[in-house]
Amino acid sequence: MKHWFITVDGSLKGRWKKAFENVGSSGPETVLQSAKPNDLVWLSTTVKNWPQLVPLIVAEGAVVVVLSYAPDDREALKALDLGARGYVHTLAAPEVLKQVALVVTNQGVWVGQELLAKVLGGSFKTLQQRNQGGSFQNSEYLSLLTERERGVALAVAQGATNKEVARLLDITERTVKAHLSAIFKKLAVRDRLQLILKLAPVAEQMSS
Amino acid sequence: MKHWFITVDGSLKGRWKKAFENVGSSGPETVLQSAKPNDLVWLSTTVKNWPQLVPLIVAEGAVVVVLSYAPDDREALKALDLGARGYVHTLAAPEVLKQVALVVTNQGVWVGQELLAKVLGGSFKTLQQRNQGGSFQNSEYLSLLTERERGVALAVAQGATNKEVARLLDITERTVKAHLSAIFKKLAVRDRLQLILKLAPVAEQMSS
DNA sequence: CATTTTTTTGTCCATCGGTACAATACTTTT
DNA sequence: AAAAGTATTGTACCGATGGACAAAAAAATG
Repeated sequence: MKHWFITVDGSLKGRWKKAFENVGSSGPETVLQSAKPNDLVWLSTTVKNWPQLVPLIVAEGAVVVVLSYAPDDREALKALDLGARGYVHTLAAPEVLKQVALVVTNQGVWVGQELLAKVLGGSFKTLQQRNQGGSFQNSEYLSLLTERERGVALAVAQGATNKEVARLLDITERTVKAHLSAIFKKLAVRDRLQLILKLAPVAEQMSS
Repeated sequence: MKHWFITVDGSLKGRWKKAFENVGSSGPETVLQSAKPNDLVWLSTTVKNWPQLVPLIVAEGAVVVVLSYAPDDREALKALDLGARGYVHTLAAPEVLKQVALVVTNQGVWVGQELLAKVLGGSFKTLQQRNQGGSFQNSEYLSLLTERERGVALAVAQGATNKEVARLLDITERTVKAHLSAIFKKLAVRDRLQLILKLAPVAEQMSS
């Protein structure tokens, strides 16, 4: 596994050499071509088009951690949403960087503790309120379905594939299709896309 | 370091033995007495009083990961809020379990990327709405796209098929696919289903 | 116990969706 | 003028999707 380092300020490379062995610093183009799956790419927000770069690098199979001199909630969210697995201060200590690398290369997600604490402290209530708020407009649709069908419908409304639903409910893919056919008929929709749109508000509340 | 495993369904123990060496399955009381600092306790939500157990186990110095058959935002936040360091599907593959263990025992938090992004987005939206007008969150996604891509994305967000989009924009189906591939890459989604979910609020605004 | 509903699974097949290779023409930027 | 980005279309391939026939076991209802 190799570390890549994209920034406009080469002076930072020294910090990374202290923390890691295989450090390859260079421009975005080089990294995009050279980065292999499971490599770790550290991308600075001082690079102007970093939002475009993240999905591209992720598409190569590499893991992306976004670096910022001025950590910001909005920016962190954006980074994670685009596929980054971490968001950390550019000048974080080498020990921290090692920790981040360990976590993100193992499918984990790294965000600052302040952000996490803020989220845990603040959003729990708002999520709950949301869930109680509007979950009745669509219950009329869901009430048309059987217990099992409801489970399938909600899973599909999250964007899950038949295979994923099958794994989740521990049934065969064929059975998922059977339930789906029944659901389509009952709710008078032609496919899973229309189903999502019909249940969209519900899906937004649940999500997983 | 030892793994502890609390559930009401003993049939799952086999899964854990595949993933880990030192597995100690048993009742809550035994674990509470036997668990040592830095041990890892896997706690299933099928245990009726799991919310009460989490703080108690954490107080012993052990790391807690909560297992759920039906992952859910509220439940995940509740678990983390009570002191759990991870929240994962009960039937996750052994490799995943190993990674979860690695992350949480290294001061990391495991919640899954999509969930985290969604949670952050949820709390963030409410914070932002005070300062700014409405949902610029999605126009921000759309601003990453070109003019033509935006048109395709919005059409697909209505649930249109490729053929329908082609008719609508008077281009071939092949071209629609080309634009879609670009869209998927830029917005870091795997297919049109996830795209719909990402642009759902926008679609809602348009149809209303 | 008989009937109905629900849940489950099977094979076959046509269509859709998405990617992997392309290539060409037009526009914008440098 | 050269380079880069955008829009367009082509063929081929493969996995996902949904319907058309099924059938059978389990659960609920009478």
